[in-house]
Amino acid sequence: MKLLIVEDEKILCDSIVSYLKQENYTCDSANGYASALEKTEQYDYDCILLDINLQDGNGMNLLRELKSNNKTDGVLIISARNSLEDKVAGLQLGADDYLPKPFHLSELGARVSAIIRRRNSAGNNIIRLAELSIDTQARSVEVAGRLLELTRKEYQLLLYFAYNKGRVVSKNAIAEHLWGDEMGDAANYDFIYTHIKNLRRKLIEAGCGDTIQSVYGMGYKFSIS
Amino acid sequence: MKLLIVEDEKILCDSIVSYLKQENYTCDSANGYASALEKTEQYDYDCILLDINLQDGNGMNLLRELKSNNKTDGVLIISARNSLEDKVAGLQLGADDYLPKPFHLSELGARVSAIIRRRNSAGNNIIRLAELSIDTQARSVEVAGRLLELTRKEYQLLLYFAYNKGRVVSKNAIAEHLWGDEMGDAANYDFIYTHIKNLRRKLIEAGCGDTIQSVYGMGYKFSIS
DNA sequence: CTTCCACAATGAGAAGCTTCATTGATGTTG
DNA sequence: CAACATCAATGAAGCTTCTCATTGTGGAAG
Repeated sequence: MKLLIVEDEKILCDSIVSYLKQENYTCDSANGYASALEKTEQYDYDCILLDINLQDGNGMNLLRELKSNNKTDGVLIISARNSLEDKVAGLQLGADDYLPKPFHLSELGARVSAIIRRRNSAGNNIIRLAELSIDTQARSVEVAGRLLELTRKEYQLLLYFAYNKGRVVSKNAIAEHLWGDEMGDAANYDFIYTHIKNLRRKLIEAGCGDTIQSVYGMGYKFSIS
Repeated sequence: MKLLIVEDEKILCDSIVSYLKQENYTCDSANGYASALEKTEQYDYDCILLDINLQDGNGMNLLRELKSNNKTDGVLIISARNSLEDKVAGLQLGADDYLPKPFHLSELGARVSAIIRRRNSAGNNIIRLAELSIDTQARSVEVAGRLLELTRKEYQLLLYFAYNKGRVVSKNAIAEHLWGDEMGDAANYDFIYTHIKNLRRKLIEAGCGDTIQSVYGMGYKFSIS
């Protein structure tokens, strides 16, 4: 999942990017009209987070540009609470949602995932990766047609890896995704090592081979052929 | 937390109400302008869910009425995707958020709780109920100044009870709140009995007395003096 | 009042999750 | 290339959560 964050307040931009990276998205950022336009011409994004009140005043133009070019990217407008007209105009131009400042990062994440979900509502609930198939309705996993029994955490972990196939995910990203805010503040997620170990063992026993690679200092990468 | 659902499609209205009740809200519903107006004059709501496209065409009038009367209720507009103008006008009239149809009930729930959170952002994180006090930051619980050690599930359960003090909550509502969609579909939540038992024991040992009452066929009610 | 049934409570034990101490691996510094 | 620091893997142990079988309880029906 690839996102573009268009926001000229650098501090805010960085904190959004770092949060969304944790949440497993791939993020590009742009600090104004010109660089944003360039990015959108170069890549397709699953969702663009657009601060409508850019310094250069061109946030709205960017949105107009995007929509008139038949871009399929989703758009989430971020707007200061007092700029009602811009917000409204943005929706009329075809943005998918808006989020008033100030907001919690977790809320931002929820909106982004809602936009993406709504756009992919062709909703397939079986994920197939080579001989591995995950039925997200039945919460069951099969390897080459044979049922693989996983505990809840193992299942969640595998699902997260599946969504992020081929991408390196950090230990923290995994932890935030599997435990959310259930844990106290003493966030020591070393027990992930144990879950990784167990999942690896089961996958290897099932004949998947070495699918979870460690990336020293970075996290883990799941890949399967 | 008290909500008003204004929606004239009976089936949709019922499913929203039943979902939100599960989510621990107290819900009133109204199927048109007149009954909604009456309700809002009678009660204060934490959030009003308003379908702007009512049969009688008065959804917008209702919103205007509310806002001009200095009502402090939050408003979430529910609108069909194609009625852009109404949606936009609604926001201009001071609604807090909108949600396009069709939507997932879980998303509706998220928006409602976001509105309520934003409005209560005076955010107090210590809940005091008689000699019991719950620090939601530190995730710690004290009874008459003495620390009470609870496991994660016990803590979550107590917190849920605390939010719903004096109200009967069903076993299913508890389950949905503590486990969300983590569980498979085979939703047999009998193990809640065990958690109830353990929490009861700890509360009694700590000197809180008999705070969790069973309500036969309904669920449980938490009360503390 | 007795019988019956569904709901609730309980204890014991299994399964799962987290902690801990130890060992091993990887990259960095001098 | 040693020595070191950091990160990762592992097995075992302890705690938490869940399951299961059994018992108890409240309400409805006869």
